[in-house]
Amino acid sequence: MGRGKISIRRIENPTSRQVTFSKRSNGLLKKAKELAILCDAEVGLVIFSSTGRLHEYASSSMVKVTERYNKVKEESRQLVDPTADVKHQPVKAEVAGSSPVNPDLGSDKYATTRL
Amino acid sequence: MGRGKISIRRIENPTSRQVTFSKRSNGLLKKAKELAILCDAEVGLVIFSSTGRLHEYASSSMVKVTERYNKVKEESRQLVDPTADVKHQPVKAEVAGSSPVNPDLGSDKYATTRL
DNA sequence: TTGGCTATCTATAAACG
DNA sequence: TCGTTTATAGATAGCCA
Repeated sequence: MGRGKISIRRIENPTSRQVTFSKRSNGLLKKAKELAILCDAEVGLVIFSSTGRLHEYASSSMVKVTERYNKVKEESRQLVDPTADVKHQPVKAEVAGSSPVNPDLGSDKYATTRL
Repeated sequence: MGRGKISIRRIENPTSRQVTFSKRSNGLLKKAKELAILCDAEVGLVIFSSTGRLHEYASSSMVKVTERYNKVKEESRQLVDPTADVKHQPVKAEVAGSSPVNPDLGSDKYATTRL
């Protein structure tokens, strides 16, 4: 999205990398907020720049997101073969009561195969 | 970015919300990966859909990101007035050795005022 | 640097099949 | 009820003040 196309590989020039980080970091934070609002999702985003600076966003709070994350991970581990490790695939996460508000959630309308 | 402009507010129609979630969620994950690669940043992203599904991305691992996050948060709490609570502002985070590789990091080239 | 300013490239809202 | 296909809105790479 700019004057020229770029390939996704580490930007070697430190100055350019810093500038790009600043721009994209803000863009990512903005998109995270939009997703949370538009889709009523709980989102947690943590970014450390290569210089060590921290940027963050959490629709609720980072602590809540982390706790919910850990809870879901724990549960999913019990559902699959204990010897198999959980990877990047989206996993089921119907943690009753852990999300503040969830209108029209009971109906399982768009249920695809869970797990 | 579509046929029509939309305002950032909760999408009431469950089906539309689900569709938008799917698209934007993927977009956000992709952007998170790009930022991590392009800018050599450490990124952690957790998304729970309104139906409770978990999507995630971590450039290193979610555990590492969380640990680093907590460490930085702890440190920043000691630097500011203990009675003041840390909010959303980016904070300093020069945690030596917590990131696997960080070439040309020692030089404090783009250091703006830290904290 | 440190931010703005477009020209372009992407993401995606609606429309289709 | 979907996955695909466009037409646009939005993000941003390269510049320049």
